[in-house]
Amino acid sequence: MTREKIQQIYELLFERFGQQFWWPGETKDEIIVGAILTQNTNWQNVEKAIANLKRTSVMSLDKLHALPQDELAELIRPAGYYNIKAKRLKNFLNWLFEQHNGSVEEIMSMHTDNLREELLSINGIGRETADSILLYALNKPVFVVDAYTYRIATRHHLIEPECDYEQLRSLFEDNLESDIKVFNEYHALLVHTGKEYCRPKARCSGCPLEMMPHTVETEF
DNA sequence: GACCAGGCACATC
DNA sequence: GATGTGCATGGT
Repeated sequence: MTREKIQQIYELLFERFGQQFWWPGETKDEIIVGAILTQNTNWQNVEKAIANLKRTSVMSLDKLHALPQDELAELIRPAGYYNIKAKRLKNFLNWLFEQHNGSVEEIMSMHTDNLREELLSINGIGRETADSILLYALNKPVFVVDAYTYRIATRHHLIEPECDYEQLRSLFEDNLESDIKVFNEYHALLVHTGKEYCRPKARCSGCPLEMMPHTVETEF
C-alpha cells in the first residue's frame, strides 16, 4: 500500500513537472560547497555566494582549502550564517585533505556506509548535508531527506509526524529501486513541489498530489 | 515588519 | 532523551 503510494507520487510529480536537472551545480566541488551553504537557507542566496567564489576564482576544493577562513566567510556572506558555514566548509576540507589526500576520487571509491559515517563525524555535516553530497556529488544511491520531504510525507500520511530522519529515509529507500537516477529526480521533485504547493500553513491547491488523501494539519 | 528558507550543534533540564 | 536556542542573509 505504502509502496504503491510512494511510486504513485513519483509518477504524478514527474508527469506534471518533468525532469528537474539536479543538482544545480556544474562540478562535484560546486555541489559539495552548495550542499553546505544551503543549510536552512534559500537557494537564491547560495547562488550569490557561489557567484562570489567563481568571480574570485576560488570555486574549487583546492583553492578553498588554501583560502583563510575569514576571507572565505566574507565571500559566502550572502548565504547567511556565514561565519559558521565558513567553519563547516573548513572542517570538511581539512578532513578531505588530511585524511584522503584532498581527493574526491579517493572518497568515491569508499563503501557508501563507511563514507557516510565519516562525513557525519565532521562537525557541521549532518544527515541531509552528508546525503546530498553522497547522492548528488558522489553518485551514491542514498535518498536525501529534507524539510519538504517531511512535510509532504506527513501531510499525505505516509509516515507519522514523530518519525525521525532515518525512518523517513528508509521509507523511500525501501520502497523504490536503489537507483541514483530515481533518487536524484524524486528528491528534486519533492523540493519543487514543496516550494510551490506545500508551504507551511498554506492550502495545497493546484498541487498534483491534491487528489491523494491528505491534510495540512501536520507540521513541524 | 513578520515570516520563511533544500540544518546543525550545543546547552540545559 | 526531549526541548530550546544561536547562527544571518535576502525575498515575499
